[in-house]
Amino acid sequence: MLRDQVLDPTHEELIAFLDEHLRAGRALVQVVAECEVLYHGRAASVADAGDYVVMLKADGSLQVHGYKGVKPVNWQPQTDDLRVGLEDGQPVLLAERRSPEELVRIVFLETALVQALDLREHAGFVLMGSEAEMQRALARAPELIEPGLTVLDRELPIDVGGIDLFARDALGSLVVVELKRAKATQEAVHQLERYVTRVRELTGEPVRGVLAAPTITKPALAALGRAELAFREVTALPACEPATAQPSLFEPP
Amino acid sequence: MLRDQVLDPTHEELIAFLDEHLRAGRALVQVVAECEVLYHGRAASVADAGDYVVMLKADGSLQVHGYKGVKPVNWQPQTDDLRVGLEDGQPVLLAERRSPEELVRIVFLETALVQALDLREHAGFVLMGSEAEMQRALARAPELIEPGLTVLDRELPIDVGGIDLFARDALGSLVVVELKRAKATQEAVHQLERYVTRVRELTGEPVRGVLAAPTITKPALAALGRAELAFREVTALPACEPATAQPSLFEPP
DNA sequence: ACATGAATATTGGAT
DNA sequence: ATCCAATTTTCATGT
Repeated sequence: MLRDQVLDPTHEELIAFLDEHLRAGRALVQVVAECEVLYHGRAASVADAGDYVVMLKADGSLQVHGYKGVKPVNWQPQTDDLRVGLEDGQPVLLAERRSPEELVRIVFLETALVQALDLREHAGFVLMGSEAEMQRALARAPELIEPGLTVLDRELPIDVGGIDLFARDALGSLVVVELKRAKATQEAVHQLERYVTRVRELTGEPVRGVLAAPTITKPALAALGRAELAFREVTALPACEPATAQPSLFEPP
Repeated sequence: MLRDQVLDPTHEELIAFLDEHLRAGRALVQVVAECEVLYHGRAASVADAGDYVVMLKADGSLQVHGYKGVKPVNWQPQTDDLRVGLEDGQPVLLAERRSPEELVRIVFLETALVQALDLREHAGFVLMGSEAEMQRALARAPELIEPGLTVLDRELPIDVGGIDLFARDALGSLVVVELKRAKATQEAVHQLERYVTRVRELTGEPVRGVLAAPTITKPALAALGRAELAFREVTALPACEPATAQPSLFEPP
């Protein structure tokens, strides 16, 4: 998996290494170095000299990680052009992207480590508890929202946006359901309000609005009341014990 | 900067390494290995055996990177508890977080590399072109939005959200300005609509709404017209040549 | 290519 | 702790 590595490379070694393994493609290249990072594109930023981990993946994505946080200090989701060169005797990496026009420029002041890794592509990733899954589940079992509900449509696009679930209740009234997989905020309430108002205008029928989410913020609940809309508690993930509940097999050293 | 590294560690060596360098704190630890990753918390996910780079930062954040993309396959912004142990003879890392209750579980099947890095904290990061900066600039020079405009408030919180810029125009009418640092979408139009409607209710005065952004999508412009709101072109970053315009110093090898 | 909206969003700021 | 809104959001998806 480790294809190649150089510790404390000289400027020339670093450039040669990057040149070889970036050109080859296929490899994930990491540089651990003191460097300066400059970004210019959708915004602009400058990072003074500091220690960073630069990660270049085979798909052309680039990220510069500092000592904290999940989010990189600088990044580029895609690069169309990667160049390595010398500037004032310092190795410089230019990562360019067209559309949008963006540039990340990294000057390596002192490099501790450069390595090329072979990460085979992997498959088999499953995510549970997305809003999409929640929507499917509720479309199949609308009684979880309220008894007697009949789902007419999912992801129904109208001019002011898309309605998550469009339904008719036991008494024949139209119902607009807005789903949130996490805590619902005021924004969700306003979204629902907009749909309900528009559907009333379009159909001339009485329309009820339901916000379905696991929880709701206090201000959002207040706004919901004012707008005469309803909240319904619905969880994205069925409650169950997390994987930690298998202590028998786990032995700390 | 490279504190310690072991290539092709045995299970025992890996556990000992993690135990030492995670306990010590301060270090950024990376494991390159074939592993299985399991997540359970706000959602749930399973990643089958595959090659990944696991990054554990000193602040307790964890991320698992695959062969592509800026976004990790699995992550945890914060961990309150990190444990390493053996399960069925396999090294396992448990990263737990309270509030929200979350768990990432990584089983290392075959480890190619484990390393501990010393990344000194860095200062000196400057970002230009944020919405906050745009707001400051426009508050100082409101004529960039329209002549005769007087800014009354910035980030004015009303019950349905925060108004970016609240102003009065040359004729004495109230103006609500919604700013976007990038292309404005329908969502921004709805936001503005919400504020304008609410301010009209609260004041009883006529209120104009202006969406200020560098560009706007076609559907958003249409929605803006229907709602009788205005668009004003304003750029977040002053136009200038990107750093690439210094070819004289750059010599590709 | 453009537009839309979700996300285990993350992160920072205000209350 | 809670809530809200920006983000170089990224990313998948539909048109």
